[in-house]
Amino acid sequence: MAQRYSSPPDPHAFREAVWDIVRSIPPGSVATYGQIANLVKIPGGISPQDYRAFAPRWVGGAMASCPPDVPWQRVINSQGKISLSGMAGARQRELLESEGIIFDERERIDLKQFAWVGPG
DNA sequence: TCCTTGACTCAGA
DNA sequence: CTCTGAGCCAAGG
Repeated sequence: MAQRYSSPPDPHAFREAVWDIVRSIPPGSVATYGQIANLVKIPGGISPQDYRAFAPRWVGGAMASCPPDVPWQRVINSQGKISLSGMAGARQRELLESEGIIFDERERIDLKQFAWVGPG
């Protein structure tokens, strides 16, 4: 639902940065919330430690409401699994499979094989 | 007003 | 590999 946890110093800028990174994930690859968070520049006024603890959830919050041109389906959790439930989760799996992503019998993606290597 | 519930990750066992 | 609990905060019942 509308859980915001603690918000980043500049929520707007943070979301923009997150969307920008997600847009650069190529089809057939996936990235974790933590990976995205790690690519966003740490906002001023927050310790790297706190950032690491909460940024992944901020990323989730950013994904909860993103522009139509953002491939939100390519963002999953650190376990290689979809964090959505119900129809949204089924939808995400459909989209990923249509890109060639393979799911485990445990509904899990092999990150060794499909994880995005980053912008570089 | 209290309790539950989240687009999360990490360290332990 | 799987299962717990901690860290944090806000909306809804």
